Amino acid sequence: MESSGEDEAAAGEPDWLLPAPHGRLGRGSTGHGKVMSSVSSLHRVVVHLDLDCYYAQVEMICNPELRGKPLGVQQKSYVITCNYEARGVSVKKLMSLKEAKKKCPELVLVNGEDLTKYREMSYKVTALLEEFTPLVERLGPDENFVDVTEMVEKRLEEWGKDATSQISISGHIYNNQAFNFHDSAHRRLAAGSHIAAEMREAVRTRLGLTGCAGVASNKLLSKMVCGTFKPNQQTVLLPESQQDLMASLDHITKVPGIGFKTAQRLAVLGLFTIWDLQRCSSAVLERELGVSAARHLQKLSYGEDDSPVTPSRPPQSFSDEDSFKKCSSEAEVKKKVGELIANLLDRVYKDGRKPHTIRLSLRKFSPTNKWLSRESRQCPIPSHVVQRIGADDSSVQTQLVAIAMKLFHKMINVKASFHITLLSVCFSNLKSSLASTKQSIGFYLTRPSPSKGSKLVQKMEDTESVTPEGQMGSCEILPDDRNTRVTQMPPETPNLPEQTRDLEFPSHLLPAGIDYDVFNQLPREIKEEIISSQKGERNTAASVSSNPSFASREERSDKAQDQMSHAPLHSRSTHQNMSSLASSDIKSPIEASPTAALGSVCRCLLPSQRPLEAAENASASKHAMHTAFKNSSPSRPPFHQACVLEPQKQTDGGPQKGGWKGESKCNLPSSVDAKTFSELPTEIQKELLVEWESREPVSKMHATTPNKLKTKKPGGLPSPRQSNSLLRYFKPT
DNA sequence: CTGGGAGGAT
DNA sequence: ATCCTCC
Repeated sequence: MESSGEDEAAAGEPDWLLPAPHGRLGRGSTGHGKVMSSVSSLHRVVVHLDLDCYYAQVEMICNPELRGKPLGVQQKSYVITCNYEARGVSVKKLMSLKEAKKKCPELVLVNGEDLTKYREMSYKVTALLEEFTPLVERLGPDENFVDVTEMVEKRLEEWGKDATSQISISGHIYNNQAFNFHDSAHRRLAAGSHIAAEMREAVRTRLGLTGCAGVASNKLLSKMVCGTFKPNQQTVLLPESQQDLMASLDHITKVPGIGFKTAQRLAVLGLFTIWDLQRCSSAVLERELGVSAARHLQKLSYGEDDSPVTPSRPPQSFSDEDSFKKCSSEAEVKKKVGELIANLLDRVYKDGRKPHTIRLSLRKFSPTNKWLSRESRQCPIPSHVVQRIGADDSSVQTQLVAIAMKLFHKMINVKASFHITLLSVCFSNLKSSLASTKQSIGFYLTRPSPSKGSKLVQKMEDTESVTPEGQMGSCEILPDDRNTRVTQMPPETPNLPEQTRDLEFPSHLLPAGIDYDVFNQLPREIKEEIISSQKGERNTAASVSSNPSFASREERSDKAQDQMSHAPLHSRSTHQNMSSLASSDIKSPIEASPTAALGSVCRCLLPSQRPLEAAENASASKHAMHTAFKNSSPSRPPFHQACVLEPQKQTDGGPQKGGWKGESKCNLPSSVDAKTFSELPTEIQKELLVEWESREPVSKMHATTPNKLKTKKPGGLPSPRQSNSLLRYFKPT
């Protein structure tokens, strides 16, 4: 099963060097048992299914009165998704509650913080698809991949007897490309399209859910083509249009598997578009990202993805969390932790397996860093406690809370005052209680709804919850009013402990005169900043010569702008990080000014987006902005601490200039609009601040500029036209 | 004050 | 054991 990449591996390149790429796409086989489809990766047919506005649909099923009305699903103060009635009046996913109400005063809201219903229905969908073939991989609650290659083979045999000319494609064809039934690849995809249609139909009639499907030759492409026609439609990608699909993306982050962090690192190399990535010399890429990741990314850029559809297993952990404005007493913590654990015990109980590890995570409040830095501690659950889980023993709850509180004390000194904004408990290391069984019997017996298992493994009552019909009724699984919340780490910089991590920045990218060893001791963040600043000045030098695409990179149309706007669960990082530069005035990266690098980075972070959309995303992106300036590294001047931006409550039509206040003095040049600045991605803000600071040698900041990098002397005077503030600390006198 | 979960790296 | 990245 480890051999899936073999037939495609370039000659002479050792396969074992291949990446363990991030994320679920392109991940190598994890080899847990299943023999992959016998058909080699050469001619696969993969279907990606993506349910329409999933949470809203589930709500409408559970409460049919909601049908036909504009409906929003709310979590905290956000509308995380909404039905199409609401979208009709431009309510958007991830819109703030306030804004949504403004757009649509009649918007009906339901609370979507308890995910139980969604989780259960989600597993029913997966189970239904598994009736077609076991090769179903879950990608989030509302998305599944299905490898239908073998089904296609059978289907083609059946078809073979009859007139091949009868074959046609079900649903749309990407690019409206002509179907050629003499082409075997076309025929296979056509068969796949019919299977996809049947799957969607089954999901609709039996579960009442609609969704989109994408049919293509691998996971990457099937996912990417899936959303071309929405809602409740499907699209086939024929091989001849693959490159068009890739080229239609305006930014690399639109490629599933390339997230914010990866994009950031690619930006360092001046890579922003698919085209950039395709054209980048692999040597350069490999030096920056390592061989394996580099090769993987470059494959992705061409739409290649040989990762198998790996059948999903039962969940490997259960977690529950709650976020709040403030929690500062131990008693309060204990109470909240108790609730979380009670909820988890319930879920774990229904699953049948028993957790052997418990983890407590929390988020400390910090004005500048509200969303950052979760901390966590975990420990084994003592076996005598494990055994009692599932027995009707209320002492288990108590004991687990006690353990959790110990973990809590490892992170928080309760003698001092504290302020946390999130608590999370996770049960993991799940093992079947039946010694002989590896996997959870309970799970498989109750496959359609793992959290609705048999109380004792033998009970059969639930096993037919798969059955068609009667499903709608099964929504009496009403929310049990318990809080289930989680917050994801905002896309931001790594934590401090990581700071010595060596990212192998290519030495050739370093400015002359910098001690490479010293450089390597810097936190990655700083390295990236140095490199990207550096890029501004010589981007056009080295990069251009090695990569002609630099100068000619042109704006992409956003013809497929809606293509990848998927469920809220997946658009978060894009929205948070990429949005709202509508009014900013970013210069060309080619410009020979110190801000050139910033220009490039901004381009990277600014997908072609319509102004309206950008504006609508602004509030979401503000989350990301709050995280600015956190993690000032020890080697960093105290500039950041002195410059904390705090957004003000935005009144309607809020103030332009006065919208932001500096908690202390913030050196925004007068030419800079504070609001626009505030809407920039945090990395850019940081870079800009450093930039501006460096141009102000008189600033008091410099007086306190530390010289913590013991190795080198503090460069004398900053060079007059110095674009990268940090650089000067390295320059030899 | 959006919630959850998988998996890799270290 | 803890952090990071992705969806």
